[in-house]
Formats: sequence, structure tokens, C-alpha cells
Amino acid sequence: MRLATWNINGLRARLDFVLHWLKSRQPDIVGLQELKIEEDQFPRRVFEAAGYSTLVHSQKAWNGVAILSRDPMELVTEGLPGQEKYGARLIGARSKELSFLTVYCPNGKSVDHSDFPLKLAWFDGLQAFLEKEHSPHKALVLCGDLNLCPSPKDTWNEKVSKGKIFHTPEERERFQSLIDWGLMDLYRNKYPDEIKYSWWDYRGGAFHLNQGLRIDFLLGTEAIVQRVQDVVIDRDYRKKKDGMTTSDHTPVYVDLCF
DNA sequence: ATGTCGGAATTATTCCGA
Repeated sequence: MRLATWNINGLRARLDFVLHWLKSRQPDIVGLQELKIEEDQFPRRVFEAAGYSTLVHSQKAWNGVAILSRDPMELVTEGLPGQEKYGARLIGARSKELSFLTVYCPNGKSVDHSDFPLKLAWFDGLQAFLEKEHSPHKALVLCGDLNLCPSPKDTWNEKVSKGKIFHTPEERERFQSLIDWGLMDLYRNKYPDEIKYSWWDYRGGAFHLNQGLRIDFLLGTEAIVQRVQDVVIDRDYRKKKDGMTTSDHTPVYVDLCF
């Protein structure tokens, strides 16, 4: 079973690209973030024709998350409880094998911006939600764009960026709280010393220079970790395909022996 | 080069967010 996460940066602009990737990689469950589309504009039938059931929690212009699945999943959660006003950023579903949550965490802009404490509060809300509604002793995958670099290995320039947005102790503490609760970073667990990124700025040839960040994650509980075969940061899909423009994020997927 | 995108508001240009 192949599970994936991908911040697509606008579904209308990315639909053909996403379909190309689905056909090529054949994932079973996908968490998508940054749809930037109203729910009633979501191209449900296009995904159904490609073989996927869809669950969507979205809004006009910004944010928006969805779950695509080969087998229909049961919708469990739409929106992070207590944090709904910060946008459509969480959706959760369940299959017979596992619970699957996908999130688009707030960016925060900069440490001195009023969005920064809101970002931290959003993570605190996520932590409280997990503690209340989920168990580290069950099969759970939490994936998405966390908008933070957990360690110096996850950023191209810790020296310059340390203490700045995505690189602060406060954000890293929030990430560590998720780990302490019972989630593992599936990529880092499999590849402790690899330096690979999942996001590169559109500007300044950052992708070509490999000036990236690893901010897109698949986190899993112990029951998931035991089933991991491989974890792939699918860098090839940060490159143009047939003239189609890419997201600034690339997909990340895990193969599980279910 | 504050260098690129996607989307909204408004109608080809500017703004906002990332």
C-alpha cells in the first residue's frame, strides 16, 4: 500500500500535473494540501475517472486539503477543532487498516509577525486533538506540509536561518511534541543521515541550486513504522513535465506492507 | 534583483500570500 502527501499549490493550476503523477506512481491514499479552490469546484469526477474516491475540506483562494483513496474511506474529521477560523487545514479519514490525517499547517510569516503565535497555537491545537481523538497505539498516519524544519539536516542553510521562521526552537518543540506523543518521522527514521528536501522556492533558481527545505512529512505510529518498506521524496515531480508548471513542493510517499 | 508562482479583484494590472 502506497501513501503519499503533496502540497500542490493550487489544484486548478495543477490538475493535469497531479493526474500525471497519479498515473505514474499509483498511490493508494493521497493527502493533498493547498487546493485553493472552493469545495463545490473540486473536480471530484475527474479523480473518480482516474480511480479515486475523494474527501475534501476546502475554501476559496487559500488553504484547502483533500484525501484521494483507491478504496472509499470514512470521513472522520473536517477542520482542526478550535482552529477552524485559521482556514481549511485538516481532514481526517479512516479505512479498515488505518487512520489518515492530512494537514496544511500555518506558515507564520516571520517570528515578529502576529501570525507566528497563531501558528504555534495551531500546533498546540493539533497536539490536543491527537491526544483527545487518537491513540499512539493504533495505526495512524499524519501527513502534510508542516511548514517547519525539525532539525539542521532539514534545511539548506541552518547557519543563516537558525532562529528565523521554520527554524525556531518554538516550532521545533511543537514537532518534538508530536514525536513524543508517539509519531515517528517515517523518512528520517528510514534515512537518519540523508539530506533531502521537499520544497524549493520558485525564485532564484533555488531548485537548481538545491536550496530547499524538508517541510513535508509522513508521520506514523509504531504500527505503521513496523510496516514501512521504503520512503521516497519524489524529487522528479518538482521538475517541469510536458511544459506543465510544478508546485513548489514535491510529493513524498511511503510503501507499507499491508 | 524582493529574482516566481497562484489567485482575487478587476478587466492587463496590482495586490497578497507563500
